[in-house]
Amino acid sequence: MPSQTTAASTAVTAPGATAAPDCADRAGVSQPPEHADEVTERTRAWFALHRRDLPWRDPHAGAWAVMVSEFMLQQTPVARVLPVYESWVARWPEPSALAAEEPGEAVRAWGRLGYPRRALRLHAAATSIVQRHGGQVPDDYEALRALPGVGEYTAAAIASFAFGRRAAVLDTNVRRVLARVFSGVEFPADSLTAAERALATALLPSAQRDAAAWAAASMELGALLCTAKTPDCARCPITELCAWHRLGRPPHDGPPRRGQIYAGTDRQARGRLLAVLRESRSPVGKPALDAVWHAAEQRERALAGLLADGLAVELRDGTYRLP
DNA sequence: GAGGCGTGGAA
DNA sequence: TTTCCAAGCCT
Repeated sequence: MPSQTTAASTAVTAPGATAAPDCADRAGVSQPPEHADEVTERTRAWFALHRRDLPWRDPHAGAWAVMVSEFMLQQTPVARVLPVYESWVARWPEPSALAAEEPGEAVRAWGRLGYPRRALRLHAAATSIVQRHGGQVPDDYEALRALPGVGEYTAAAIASFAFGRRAAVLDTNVRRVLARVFSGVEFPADSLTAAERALATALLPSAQRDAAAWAAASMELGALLCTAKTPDCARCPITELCAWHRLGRPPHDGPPRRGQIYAGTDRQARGRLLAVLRESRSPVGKPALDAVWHAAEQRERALAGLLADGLAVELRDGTYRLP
């Protein structure tokens, strides 16, 4: 997102608003903004009619399946996640099955989803679940948050989607929706602010069931209609309640976000090297790695990075393989 | 808190 | 073709 320091800070937050439980005593309790109930109710009604039938939303999918999907969906589009998700949960239907494998198997099964450290973290999380939670995905936010690879968003998402808990689920979609509806700006700030947490908490319906439905619905609204580039306001259930729409959809006015380059970067080099390891069942020699990236200095830096991250290991004979 | 970390589809 | 980016996390 482009930087926008005032994005959600202008949100309707009552005196001493906030949300995060850990600072509630300092900031007080926020009141929901005008039309909060209408926003959440209309969005939930729309969701009931238009929700995508994704496999991890199957009531029988289970918490582990939800957790796997959330890891895979971090920065990766649904369409690319689907096939990998299916084979993953079929092969490892519960945390203990994955934990019993070498971490390299997780990296291999991750395929080309990108950010392969997520595969390593999911494996580590499964191991932790076996060791500390009896093999069952924990059902409370704090325990989830303590797992490797589970940050604020993912912990709230699992708590809400898998266990129906009342949690403020603030992903990039929800943040964009809230920025537009309540702050009248096109995009939220670069990073999650206290004001956004306060707003999201104030919006949370009091009934657990409604809160969980709102979490899923607001994400879906951002993913399907209130998109970053071409929002479909004509089909949006809350256009009349949307500050950004009312203002004529003013474009983001902050400094433009620097587009991330990829070609020629260390990231691409790492990707090339790891692909060689992933696709080989046996350890590979240095020449095989040298062959896929010409620039020697960068190649060595990338390899060192993979080793440091635990995505690759060097054997005594100087060959390399997945961990 | 800014920056690093993959990938491939869509506009 | 180039640009932009898609349900973040960690240091």
